[in-house]
Amino acid sequence: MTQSPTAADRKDKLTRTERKDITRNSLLQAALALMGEGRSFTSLGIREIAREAGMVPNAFYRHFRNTDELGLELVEEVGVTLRRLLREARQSGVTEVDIVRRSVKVYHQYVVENRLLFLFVSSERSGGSRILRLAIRNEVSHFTNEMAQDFRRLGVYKELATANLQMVCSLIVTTMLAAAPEILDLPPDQPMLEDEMMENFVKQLQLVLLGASYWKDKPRTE
Amino acid sequence: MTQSPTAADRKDKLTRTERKDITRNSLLQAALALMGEGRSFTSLGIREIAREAGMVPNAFYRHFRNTDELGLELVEEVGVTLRRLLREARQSGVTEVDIVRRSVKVYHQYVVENRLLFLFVSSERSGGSRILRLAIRNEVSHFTNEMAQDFRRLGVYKELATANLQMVCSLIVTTMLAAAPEILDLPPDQPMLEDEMMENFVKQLQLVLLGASYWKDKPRTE
DNA sequence: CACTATTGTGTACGTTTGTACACTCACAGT
DNA sequence: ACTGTGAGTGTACAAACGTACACAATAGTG
Repeated sequence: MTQSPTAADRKDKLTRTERKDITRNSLLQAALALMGEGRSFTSLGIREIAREAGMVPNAFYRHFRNTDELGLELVEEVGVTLRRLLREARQSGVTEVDIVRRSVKVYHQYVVENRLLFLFVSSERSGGSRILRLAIRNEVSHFTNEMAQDFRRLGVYKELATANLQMVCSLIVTTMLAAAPEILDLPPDQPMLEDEMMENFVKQLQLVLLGASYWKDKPRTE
Repeated sequence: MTQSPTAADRKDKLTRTERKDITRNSLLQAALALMGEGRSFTSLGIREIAREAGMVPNAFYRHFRNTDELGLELVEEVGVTLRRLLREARQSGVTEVDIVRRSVKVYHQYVVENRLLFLFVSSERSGGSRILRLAIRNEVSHFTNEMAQDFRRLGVYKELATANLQMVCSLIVTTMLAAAPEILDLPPDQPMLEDEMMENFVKQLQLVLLGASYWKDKPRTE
């Protein structure tokens, strides 16, 4: 079947699909790089991206039908990665404060290490293309659900009705997403400002959780 | 000096600056209208806006140097109005729950009545133009400060250190801003969904305030 | 080994864009 | 009443855009 040409056999000779993946990735990276220079994704053109990737405009079509399709791939990547990372962070936490600190750390690290990716998501979340907006909202919703599910699994906030647990998680996610642009816009050589900002971020999350722990579902309206 | 031609004298004959203001406004409205059709502000062109406003491309330059300058005017308008409205809402509240309900109502009303304006702000807050992004962030910060100031004036959360009060207000503003896109994307003929969403929104704010009321500043680190 | 499918190139065309320049015309201050 | 200023028009042009089409090179398949 497809097992025949092992990587050892054809050392530097790359297989066709590998080559395709490389150029495909270079297109994705090119788009991100352009956004890093202050451009908005919506304003990027096929020619521009292809040029940045060092290829002729038409080559773009071999990989994506249009720029939106490229954007969807970026959204998917960040969604999958981030969900995995934060689920892991929630796997083995002891106290809830512990989980918050760990999650914040992982999140912060991911954001700074993939700043261009996150810049893209932050920008397109309320940005130009309707398709991308919906895709991101979907990803966020998915993320929120997993968080609520983990809270249930960990047995915290047992007394909260499911709808209200969802409400709390949605607030947490909102807070996380709002923190991202502040993280990204920080001058990179100011560790004190960064610490201060992160401390603020942690405090906000703890405040939400504190509120959640005191929240009493009113059975009156149900 | 300039007092001579009263409005009574020249009934329908508009003065020069009035006419200018009208066309200027038609440009602003044209830009908003285009965004209402799904376009992103960054992708709008001078020609496009002028065409939508029913004028020749070059006339644009009589009012704005470029599209960013037009955007700044929109940002200013929404900032000024929204600050005024919510300060008023906080003027005569009795309990804090009262203030929250009143503020949410005023906010919601403003958002739906100026949907295009708010769509613009939501979209450009993390969007393309750096200049607009900074302007909006500035406006948000101004807004947050006024809220903290009002909380102090009302005498609620006295025990909170100023920095933490700021942190709480920032969280509230974040939550409000995050609610806007959900308000705007709602199908306009679903009053039940709208009520549900608004209730959720109010709950989130109350959760934050609940957390704030239980928050204990730790004197250890200060 | 010959054939085919697919990746990437080159050229080309019709649109749209930002902006420059020279105009017209009406209002405003002298 | 005269004149200058400024809002809006018309024309023009170089640049960039999306995309169509034909072609070149080469990896995978029979």
